[in-house]
Amino acid sequence: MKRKVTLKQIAKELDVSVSTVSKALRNSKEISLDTRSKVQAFAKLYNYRPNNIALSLKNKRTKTIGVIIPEIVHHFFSKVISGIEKEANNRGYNVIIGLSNESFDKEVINIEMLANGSIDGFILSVAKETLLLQDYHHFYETINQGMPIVMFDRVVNEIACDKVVVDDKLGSKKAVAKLIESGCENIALITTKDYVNVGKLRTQGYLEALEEHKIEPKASLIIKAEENKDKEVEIETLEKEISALLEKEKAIDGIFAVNELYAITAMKIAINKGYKIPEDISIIAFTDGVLSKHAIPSLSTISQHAVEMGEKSATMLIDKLEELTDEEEYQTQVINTTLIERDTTR
Amino acid sequence: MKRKVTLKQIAKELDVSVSTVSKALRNSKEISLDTRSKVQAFAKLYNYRPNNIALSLKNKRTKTIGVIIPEIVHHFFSKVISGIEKEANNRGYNVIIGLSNESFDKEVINIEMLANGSIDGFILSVAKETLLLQDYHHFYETINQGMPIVMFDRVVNEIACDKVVVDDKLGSKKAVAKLIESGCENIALITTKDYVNVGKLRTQGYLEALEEHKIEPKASLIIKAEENKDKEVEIETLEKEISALLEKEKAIDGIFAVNELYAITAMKIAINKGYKIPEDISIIAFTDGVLSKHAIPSLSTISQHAVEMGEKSATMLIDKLEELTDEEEYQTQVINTTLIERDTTR
DNA sequence: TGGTCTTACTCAAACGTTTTCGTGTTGAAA
DNA sequence: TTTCAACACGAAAACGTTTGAGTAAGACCA
Repeated sequence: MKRKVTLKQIAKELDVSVSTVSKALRNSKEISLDTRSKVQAFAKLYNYRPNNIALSLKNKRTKTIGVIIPEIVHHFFSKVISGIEKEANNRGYNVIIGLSNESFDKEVINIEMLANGSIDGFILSVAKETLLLQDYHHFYETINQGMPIVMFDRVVNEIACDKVVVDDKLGSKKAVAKLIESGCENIALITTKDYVNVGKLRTQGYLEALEEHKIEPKASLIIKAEENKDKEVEIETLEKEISALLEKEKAIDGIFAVNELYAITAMKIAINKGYKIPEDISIIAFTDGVLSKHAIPSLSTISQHAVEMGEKSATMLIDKLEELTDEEEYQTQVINTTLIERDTTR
Repeated sequence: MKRKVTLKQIAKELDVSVSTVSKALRNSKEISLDTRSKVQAFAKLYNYRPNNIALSLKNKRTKTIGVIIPEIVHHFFSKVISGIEKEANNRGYNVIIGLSNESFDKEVINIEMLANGSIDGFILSVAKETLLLQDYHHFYETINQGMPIVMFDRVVNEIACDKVVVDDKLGSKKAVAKLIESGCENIALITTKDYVNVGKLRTQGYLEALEEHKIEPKASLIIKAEENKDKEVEIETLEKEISALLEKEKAIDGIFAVNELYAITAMKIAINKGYKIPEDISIIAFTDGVLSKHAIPSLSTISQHAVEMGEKSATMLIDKLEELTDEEEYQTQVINTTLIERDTTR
């Protein structure tokens, strides 16, 4: 087992100084051609690679970015990561991942763990618990230490940093408009409680679309699902609510759900009750993932372009790190949504 | 903006030496109680945290592990990562991610990028292209430099390192046995070409199960799908093959597919052709993911316990790093599979 | 008074780099 | 012969930390 070779070892072996070796390897004209080629040959032979840690310490930059997300077993987040990774790699950066599991404490710990020199900046999506507690001290501290943050999707408006978001309201509006234009008149909405920001915005989009088409919104057509750590329980509860809704509101001919799973759940129940999709009821979901694509029938969705979000986030962060953008100037990039028409719409 | 405070700054401020500060913070009895409390108070006030990079350089360990996987937008891999992350975090390690995108070159680049001091060891699942080329020099070099590797799922047998695998053969056998025992007599197999190791093993399990139940395997019931970078194309081609198969082999009453997507595809076609699931045809898929769980009807699957794989991999790697296990001794852990019966089996 | 012990510190090296500033040796121009 | 630039290299500092060795001052004992 041959351990990694260092400048010092090469220097000793070739009977020159460390500085000479370093300069020779960087092809400095300070060093004679003769020595240069000797050193380079030796380095190649022993497969010399500069030690990243030493470089990081010297340069005060790690060329690594930290990503903190609520969960990774999640189509949207893993797509965002793949976008981040792609852009980061292109620009010579590594990506280090921390999972908050939607927990405030884990988010804080992860940030503190990484903020002590391990990384140059953060890309993150805020945990639900943090949004609920509204305790953002860890973000402020990080930014105060001069470490840039880019927030994506779940952002905190009051924090001064770069942000990448999707236009949730407009996306929902597009979806509901599509339903209306294809003939739906009684459109149910399956959303989350209002404290989840994206749920709230998507609900607003729904309402605006109705308004623009002169349709009176009916509170009885709206289900606000209670989120639960235990997804099984959450979905079971929701199933009962949807079932009751379909029993009571026979006129429903369209459903807009704020995520795939809610949409699939609704579709399952509707099919069980004998409705034909999309003839009797059309369905659109926010968030495009594997579930929608491969459901039977396949779900029409609003795509959030997660990969693009990741790429944009990485671009913004790295631009800031490399001082290509003004340090004190923060932007919010809005990523477009796209309606993907599949088999649950007419 | 107050930058991170260092030992040197504290020392200067308090007019003592750097070593005194360092020792005071670690509560060394070498330092007077008086000085200790003064230093500690100051450090707390200025929120001093030791610089990880400097520590890494000094200690020659980064407390970070590198994970290289073929893709991240993939239920199985993201679950494994969540397992790795959980265990790693519990033991004070960070996780840095590299994606190979199934490409040999990207795998090599990622490994080289991380092997130069950024991490203490690797957990990885080999890219398909690497398996095809059978070029493993990058693994050998890494191991040779004294950096431990744990391979999971897609492993290379000839390389001496720790491994974590699922018993693909046994898992398939369980699935096919279940189909036979519930009355299926003509079971189709949808698998991949043999060069994909897991595809091959799962095919073997299918054959063994048939043999043990005295059923003559028929080559005409087996589809070996050609993998394609473009999943759309791959699935379209497969659809045609499955369609043709169902037309030709009317007796088929069971289908075993080596992954979710193949199973879902087969189910879609069967339903379209008017078969009732599971009454006319039972279906089981290898790999348990969201698709299976939320398909309509929900798919019976063989679960691979991905989170457990991740945890085990991390445990093995960290144990080796912390010299809790013999450096020269390598184990292969086999993770059990479980049959999850849902609505596509009787 | 001289010696030893304890206390409470400081020094310096080390981890692996890069880079600035010196410095000794040539060779050539004046 | 002197002067000076060019050349080729080395020494040392710096990044932030830890730690063994060294040291000054005072206390204690004989």
